[in-house]
Amino acid sequence: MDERLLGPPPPGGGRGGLGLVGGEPGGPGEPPGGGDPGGGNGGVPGGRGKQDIGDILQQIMTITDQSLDEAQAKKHALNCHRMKPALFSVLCEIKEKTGLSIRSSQEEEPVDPQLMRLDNMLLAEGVAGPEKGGGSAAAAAAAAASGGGVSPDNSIEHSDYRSKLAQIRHIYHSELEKYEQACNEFTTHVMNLLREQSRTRPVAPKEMERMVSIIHRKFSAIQMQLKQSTCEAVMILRSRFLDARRKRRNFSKQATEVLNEYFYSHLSNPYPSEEAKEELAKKCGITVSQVSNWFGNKRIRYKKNIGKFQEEANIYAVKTAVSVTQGGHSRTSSPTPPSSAGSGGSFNLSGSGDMFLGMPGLNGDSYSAPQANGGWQEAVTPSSVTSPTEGPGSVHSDTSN
DNA sequence: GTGTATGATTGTCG
DNA sequence: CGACAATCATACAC
Repeated sequence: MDERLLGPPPPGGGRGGLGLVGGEPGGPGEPPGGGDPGGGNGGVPGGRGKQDIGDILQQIMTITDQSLDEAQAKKHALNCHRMKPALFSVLCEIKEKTGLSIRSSQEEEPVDPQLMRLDNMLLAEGVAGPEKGGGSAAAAAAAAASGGGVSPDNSIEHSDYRSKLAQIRHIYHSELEKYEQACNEFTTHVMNLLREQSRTRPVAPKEMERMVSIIHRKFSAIQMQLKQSTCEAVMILRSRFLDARRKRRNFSKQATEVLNEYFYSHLSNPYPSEEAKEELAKKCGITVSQVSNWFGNKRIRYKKNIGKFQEEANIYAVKTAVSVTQGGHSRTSSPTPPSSAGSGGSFNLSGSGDMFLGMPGLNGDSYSAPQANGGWQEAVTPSSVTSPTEGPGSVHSDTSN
């Protein structure tokens, strides 16, 4: 028991002192065999001792109601009181009895899974942990995850994102530091308090440890709140800055041009192969999945309203014709195209033409959607679109780029 | 402010 | 897994 106690051991030895009161007849809560067996008639006459203890207890009970100076004086008086060792022993005794319950109520502090999740997320987002370019890695990862953004213009958004993230990071760290400092200060304060109190009452080291761990737990609960709100902030930031759906940008005119050229020149089978998609993606400065999206949207919207796209189809058909013509072939049809974007000229893809209606096996140009293909041809009969003929040239010719 | 265009997402199907 | 169809959410033109 004694090793649990801190502070000055009662002069004269714990047990010796205890004997003074332990022998009090009818003393409630006396531990079986705890007191000095022969202490019943100790040196102090029963009545006098009783009153002394009563006085001391009374003083202790009222000490919190008094002013600081008054209390200080009382405390000093108590410390010097001749009965103090005895009182201390009694307290030790009581403490030992209640110690068990204290011991059982503490311990085991499993790592909170939620806290771990928060920590991991903050780490992944580049908010916690070592600075890695203000979380640019996270931004890039997020951008990649959202399937978007090779386009040059979102680098601006990313820098904006990064600066906002850095802001969050900064706030997070400064708050964290504040909490830690407050925690340390508070812990020190409580420890001092306990040390001070250990002069008048038994305070076990374990008890102090327990107090410290309680304080830490409380503060870590606060920290968890901070982490949680930081996570929320990051999520909001992310959804605002990196959700491609929110920040939709139309493709550049040239990119649309390229895609349309391919689409209309393969109108009978507008299903670019994987290689073709990559090629188109490269040409347009977009991702392959964006190319897929574009073709998906285009096919559906074309099929839904062919009439509306007729003009566009003609334009691109002519464009393709022109580009083929430049290659040496001559072909006349429909009104002259705006030709504003002669870009097609340098673009091999455009030369492929749409001639493999019904003979898919012949060229390398994919037949990637067998299920949709039949439906596509039945539903879509490009009436006025004049395919500029020629060559199963197709996409693959350009893969060297 | 409104209507349309358009890129992206979601759910379903084969 | 790719295509389709419906839908969402934003960009853009008026």
